[in-house]
Amino acid sequence: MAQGVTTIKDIARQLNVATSTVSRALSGHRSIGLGMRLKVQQLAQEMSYHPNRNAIAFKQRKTGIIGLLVPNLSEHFFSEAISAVENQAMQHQYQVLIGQSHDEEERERRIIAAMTQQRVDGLIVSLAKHTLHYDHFQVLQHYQIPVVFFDRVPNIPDVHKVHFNMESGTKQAIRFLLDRGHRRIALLNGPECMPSTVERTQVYRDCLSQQRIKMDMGLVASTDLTRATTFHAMEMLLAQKPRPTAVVTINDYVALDVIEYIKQHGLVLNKDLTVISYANLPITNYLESPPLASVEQFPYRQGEAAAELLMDLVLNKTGNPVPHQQVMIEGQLVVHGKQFWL
Amino acid sequence: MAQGVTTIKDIARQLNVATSTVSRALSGHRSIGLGMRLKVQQLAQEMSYHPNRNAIAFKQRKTGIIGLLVPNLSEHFFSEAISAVENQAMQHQYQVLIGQSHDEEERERRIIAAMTQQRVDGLIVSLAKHTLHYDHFQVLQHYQIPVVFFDRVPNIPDVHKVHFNMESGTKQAIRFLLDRGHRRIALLNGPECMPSTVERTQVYRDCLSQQRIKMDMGLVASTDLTRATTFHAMEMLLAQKPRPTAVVTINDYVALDVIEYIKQHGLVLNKDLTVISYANLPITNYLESPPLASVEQFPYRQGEAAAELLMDLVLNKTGNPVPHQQVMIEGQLVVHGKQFWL
DNA sequence: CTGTTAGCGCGTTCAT
DNA sequence: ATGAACGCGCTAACAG
Repeated sequence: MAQGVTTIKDIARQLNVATSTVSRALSGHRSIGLGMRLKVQQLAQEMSYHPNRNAIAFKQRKTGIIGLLVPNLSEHFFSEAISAVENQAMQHQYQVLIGQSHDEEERERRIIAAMTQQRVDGLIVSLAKHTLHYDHFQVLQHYQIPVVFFDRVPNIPDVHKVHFNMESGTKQAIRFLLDRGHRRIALLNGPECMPSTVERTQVYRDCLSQQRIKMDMGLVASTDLTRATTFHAMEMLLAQKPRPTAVVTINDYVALDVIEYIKQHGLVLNKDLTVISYANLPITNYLESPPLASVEQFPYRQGEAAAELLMDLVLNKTGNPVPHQQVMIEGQLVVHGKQFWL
Repeated sequence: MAQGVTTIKDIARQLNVATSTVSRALSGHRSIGLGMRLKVQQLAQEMSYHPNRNAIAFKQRKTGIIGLLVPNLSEHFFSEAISAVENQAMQHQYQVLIGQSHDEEERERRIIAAMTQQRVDGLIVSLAKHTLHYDHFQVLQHYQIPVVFFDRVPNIPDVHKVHFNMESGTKQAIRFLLDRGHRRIALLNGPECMPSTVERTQVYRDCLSQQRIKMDMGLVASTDLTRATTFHAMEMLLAQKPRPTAVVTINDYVALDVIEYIKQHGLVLNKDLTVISYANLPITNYLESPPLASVEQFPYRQGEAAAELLMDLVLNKTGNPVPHQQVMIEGQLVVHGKQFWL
């Protein structure tokens, strides 16, 4: 027993029975006598037998593993989602293999290849921020590995996806500002290659035109989420005449940079310039200078929904192809505590 | 090609060679002719062949996977560490399987069993907060799966562990307070079953006695990290005569609760009661009411060190047993921005 | 340089 | 109610 790890063969030999008997006894096959079943189970326990799931996976062509590919494991938004995915997977006796692309397409490609070779039963993906071509996802189709995109989803049809409802979320933010009298509302958006960026601008445009406000493209800027480009964009936005009185930023990280910029330039936050962002940090309640409000995006729910959908696909025993699903998670505008300037 | 997934057998058949030739050609075995190698590699590409790592793992008894078990995937401290582990693993062509115990010993047990059955090549573990018995780790030894404990480590010898240097970290905090004249310093510690709790108290005691200050056990309290018990502990601490002028809390979550308690009771933070904590949130720089200082614990470095150590063990080809390592990560006291009351 | 063969651990026929 | 035999995809002897 010390020369290696216990297998059903070892148990069979000890008991002078066939391996198939052991196999059946362990999996509770009804054709095995009670006495035999008990003997086998007890010996298995004693020899601390743990079935080799690897061998089983190999034979059954089911690994019991799903993959999870996100840009960055340490970002709060994603780590919440990951937690949800793990919880959901565990309920189905599944395990989760992780990978982070660091927003590099090349790394994304390598991880997808690795997941494929590992033969994961399914994959949840949030795209790298500049991913434009989806050809590296072809392999997954070839290997019949179902994919659920989540949060950062591709703008192509015929894929399963779970994402934030940009339309209702953005409407809440813009209308909130309009209701408070703002007419010069700036939009500090993300990289233009991201579908969500395009949609955010679209909704912004619609909200304004509904109020018969003509859209000023000088009030729309992009950042690649780095501080430098955010500062640059702010410079541009604040140079517009008349100056915007509010700005909607793509996320909390950018909002923090914007707030920093505002302070550096002697402006008063939420008085001279009101800031609203899309929440992806857990901190807004404790901030010294928070945005006036944030659109909560419920990362846990998103991860949960993605995992539920994926598990449905993975466990789908009918073999019938499942129509492509698109789940939208509703955002919710949260107004933060201290509102000195209202 | 549509009836399934490409295997070396398919490639071999197409080329009228043996599977072993294909296998060798693909793995760059030198005994294969250049022409053959190229032909094989090209065809593999065309058939979008991806080696079945599952089958390889099965044969080689090496999965190329390491497990990572932490209490909670979404806590900032752990998600930083996870990111480090994934980065480190990827450099070695390894993948990471995750599990969260939610601080429940039973769940911890189940995940360890699952990891064992998956035959991970190694495991990084941060213990559930009340785990006292380590018998569920025995299996790993039986299966020769190396384990590196990290952050929440067991207080037994003969294990590999990476953790924060409690002694130097705590000394920095206490001495900082002593230097500023505090003599009634409270300690709001964690559950007493955690080794780090015991050590923290020990260091606290030593620092005080070095200054010839007699230790008052009324100034030491425990919390199980929930708000309720934290409040309860605070009540007790503030009832002491004379009242403490400073409190060292086990982490930022508890510190936030303490700060909340202070406000509710009409005290002025860092004036009536100075708060220092051990950092595990990324937010202290942005807080409206931050602790006066935090002992930074560098979760990324801890995860990195744990992964490096584990990879050493996993890749250790000598077969010689490696002596048990204990890596300590030095903390660093960080004093926060606004210090009105100094 | 390349082919043949065996076997990793397991579930699953097909026998008995 | 149990046993014998097979094969999943791949690598590694061993043979030429």
